[in-house]
Amino acid sequence: MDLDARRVLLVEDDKRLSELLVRLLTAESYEVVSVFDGQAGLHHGLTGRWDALVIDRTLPALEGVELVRRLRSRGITTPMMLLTARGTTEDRVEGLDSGAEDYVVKPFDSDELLARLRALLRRHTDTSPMIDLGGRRLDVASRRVLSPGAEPVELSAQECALLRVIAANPGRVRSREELHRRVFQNADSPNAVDTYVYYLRRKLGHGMIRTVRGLGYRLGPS
Amino acid sequence: MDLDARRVLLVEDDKRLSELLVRLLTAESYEVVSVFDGQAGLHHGLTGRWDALVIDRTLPALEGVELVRRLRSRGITTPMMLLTARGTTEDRVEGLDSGAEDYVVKPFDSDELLARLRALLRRHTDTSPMIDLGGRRLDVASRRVLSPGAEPVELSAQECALLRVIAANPGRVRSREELHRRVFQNADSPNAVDTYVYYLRRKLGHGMIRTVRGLGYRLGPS
DNA sequence: ACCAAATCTCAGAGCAACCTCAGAGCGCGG
DNA sequence: CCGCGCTCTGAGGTTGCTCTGAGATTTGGT
Repeated sequence: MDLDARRVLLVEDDKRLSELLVRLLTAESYEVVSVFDGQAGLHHGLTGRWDALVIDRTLPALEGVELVRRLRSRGITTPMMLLTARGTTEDRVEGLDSGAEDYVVKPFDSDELLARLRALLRRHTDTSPMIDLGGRRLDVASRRVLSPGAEPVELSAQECALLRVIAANPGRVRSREELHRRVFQNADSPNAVDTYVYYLRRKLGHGMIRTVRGLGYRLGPS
Repeated sequence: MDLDARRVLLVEDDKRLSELLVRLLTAESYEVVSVFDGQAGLHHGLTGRWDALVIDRTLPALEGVELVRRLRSRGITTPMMLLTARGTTEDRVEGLDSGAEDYVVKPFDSDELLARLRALLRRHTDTSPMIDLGGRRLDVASRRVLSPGAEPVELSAQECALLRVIAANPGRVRSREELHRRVFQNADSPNAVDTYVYYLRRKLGHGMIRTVRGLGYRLGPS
């Protein structure tokens, strides 16, 4: 399997159309995962790592527009494309206002869809938010830490959120209380911060996050 | 009007909530100026003198998160607090990543908001950015001594506290008794001061703290 | 030079802060 | 229903900080 492949999440309940799209995208050497309802789309969108989402507008369990809205409201910045049978101006406006980058009306031309997808990916990678970690970079959108000449490291949602806060101001010490309040608001145990620092260190090595005893953590080493 | 009052800029478009907050803050003897959209917030934030900003997240003219971001990008370091109806982890992370110090979810408890505001102001004013050591600098917040062209030296809590007192007035001699009283309150042995001077010299070299026999210690060669 | 007082040096006990990790709970997909 | 990954909990084990005390070294006075 191509490690460099673009990962596309397809949310489409029409099995025939879904299969067609999977074949089309796979032939263009995208790596496609296909789910069939809005809830599954929400879960994968929140937890998986994606370069783009292709979402049908009419879906069981959770509407396409609503799915886009919820993903956006949870901070997901991955580019999303809506597919729809309806094509009125109002539909388009509503679809795009929900946060989708593009809007394709069925029946669509395969080449056009592929072109739009390429445009989406191109636009996005230009503006992909990267946080500097001193030598390495945190790609918040795909929740990966990229090191020159090494495999990317994938982070869970909480790991990423914690690292984001710590990395926001390199050198500044963040107290456990602050980190807990910002990232683990609905956790009871203040130990959650410690545990996730431990997870991050296990994945990224011990030089990345340094402890300042009695105060908190900061981004190392400098 | 109290000249010592803390000046707070409130940016909140909901007139009822705004008035409530103004009353709440004024009762705590803050000096409050209230504006009702993001553009006005931007203007006042850039031109006025403030001890803290309290900003609603959903605002006409300019979003709260974007307002924070723009103020930060123009070099405004005043502590800022975001108010929001939404409360997911991703929201919080986004809000705080924009540069806000704290994030309060509506509906909020008045006392909690006041407590957080106090914490904000305390933190900000306590953060004495850097103490001059004559060539080097002591960063109290991260407990490090920074030297031009050298690795930072990390200090323990007591080491930092001791150096802070000695460095407060360069050249002035501090007696063991004073240092012991201010830093080693609950230590029985008066030797603790000597020991920590020894630790500091071991980390920072012997030129930094000088002994004045019979009197105490003072900073630097001078 | 010699002595006594002041100061320095450092090993180690005690302890709180911190790290580590197994596992329970949960939501989801197979 | 089971397995899987993510999240959070709680219980040790470990580390590093703090302070003590005692011997070594320096200082200033005679």
